[in-house]
Amino acid sequence: MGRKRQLQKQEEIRNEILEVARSIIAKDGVRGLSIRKITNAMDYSPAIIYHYFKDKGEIIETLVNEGYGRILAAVRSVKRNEDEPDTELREVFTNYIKQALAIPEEYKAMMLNDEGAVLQKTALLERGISRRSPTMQMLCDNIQRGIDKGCYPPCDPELTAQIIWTATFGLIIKLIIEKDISSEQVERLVDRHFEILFSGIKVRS
Amino acid sequence: MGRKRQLQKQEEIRNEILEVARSIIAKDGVRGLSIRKITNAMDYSPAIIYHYFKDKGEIIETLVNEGYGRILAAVRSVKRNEDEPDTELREVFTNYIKQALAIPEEYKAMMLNDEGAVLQKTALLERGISRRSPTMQMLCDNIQRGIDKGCYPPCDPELTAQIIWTATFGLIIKLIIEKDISSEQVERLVDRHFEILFSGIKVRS
DNA sequence: TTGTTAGTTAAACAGTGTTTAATAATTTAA
DNA sequence: TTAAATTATTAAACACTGTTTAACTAACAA
Repeated sequence: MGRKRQLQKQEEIRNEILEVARSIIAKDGVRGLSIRKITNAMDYSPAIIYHYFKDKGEIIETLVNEGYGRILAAVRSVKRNEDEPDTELREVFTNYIKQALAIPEEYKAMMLNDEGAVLQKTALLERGISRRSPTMQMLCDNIQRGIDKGCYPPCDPELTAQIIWTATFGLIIKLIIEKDISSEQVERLVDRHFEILFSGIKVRS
Repeated sequence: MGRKRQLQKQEEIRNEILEVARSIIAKDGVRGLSIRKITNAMDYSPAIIYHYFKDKGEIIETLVNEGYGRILAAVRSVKRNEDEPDTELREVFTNYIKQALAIPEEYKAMMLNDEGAVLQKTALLERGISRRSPTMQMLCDNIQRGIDKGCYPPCDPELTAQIIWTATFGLIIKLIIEKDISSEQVERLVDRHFEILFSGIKVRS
């Protein structure tokens, strides 16, 4: 077996670990993930993990970053709407919610430090503490365009973006935690959520 | 030692356990709470816990219920304002935020099932699954009064209450998790939060 | 004093993440 | 092909977790 084959095999096992971890998280949540659950499912010894990952946290971190990527891709897939930045903004958040609800356990881990407060901090530090996240940057740009186009009255775009974001975040977490909500009720909640928020930012105070 | 003294002594130890647990949670969060941490601080053996509580979950549940009580008291302390139900509503949420930020770790545990998804469900089941919580009942009544007084256009009070609540919940969790925010920034966020939400629900669509 | 009860604990069990040292497998070098 | 070196894998242990069992001690009542 040559060098390349070897590295490929390594990658395969690493990916298998991640795949098994993903399925466990989907079933039992991030809290339900354990090294031994992973290795039992793979017919390996627990110690094998530490050949492919620094520790359990690195596995979770990898999946969390995957989640960030998915959500970023979802919001970036919204095509620019020069004439109606407010419509665009709503589409961005609609996609955001949709994607978050598609990976509920990962989303919780991403946002709530579900396994230790380390993750988010290190992630932030790596990107430079107080720099805006790509998603937040998008939102701010969009809101600024909305102001320029006269969709909203003048305001601090970052402050407004943060409020819409935290509000939407709250709704999503509620929808995830309260599992037994009908899809009709979800739609009602999301609609009213946007109705209130978008009316709110359009009011001239 | 008489019977009453004996029961009193029992209560004292129970309360000491809770007190120690509270201080550990304040420092290390609900996740950082462990039976052995409690009993070491009290110079007892770990097994003692199970004479005063069914299990660790019951300790957390007790503190979580305490948190519910505090928050309910805080929102109930707002005096009824017949003429301006919207001002009253804002005061209710202001108090809610203030109290939640006073017990951040407990609030997280209350809302996010920080230690197993059991807590919230059993708590809900005990009160009858789909009955409104006391706080939610307050909000709905208030909003209905606001509609009657002409503060807001007609709407589903429960739906609107849920949206304001989830939005505020999202803001609070963000404020708790991102520990290093100045109090000025907190104030700015809370102000803009209410500005958007209250403008939003007053808009006639 | 005896018997009963309540309070308390040592020890163990099953589970967690992780490390160490030894072993098995495989690739490289001679 | 054989020997050396590297890599992959694991068994076993450590230090934690929550919890249970059986034993023990202390205090009370008869």
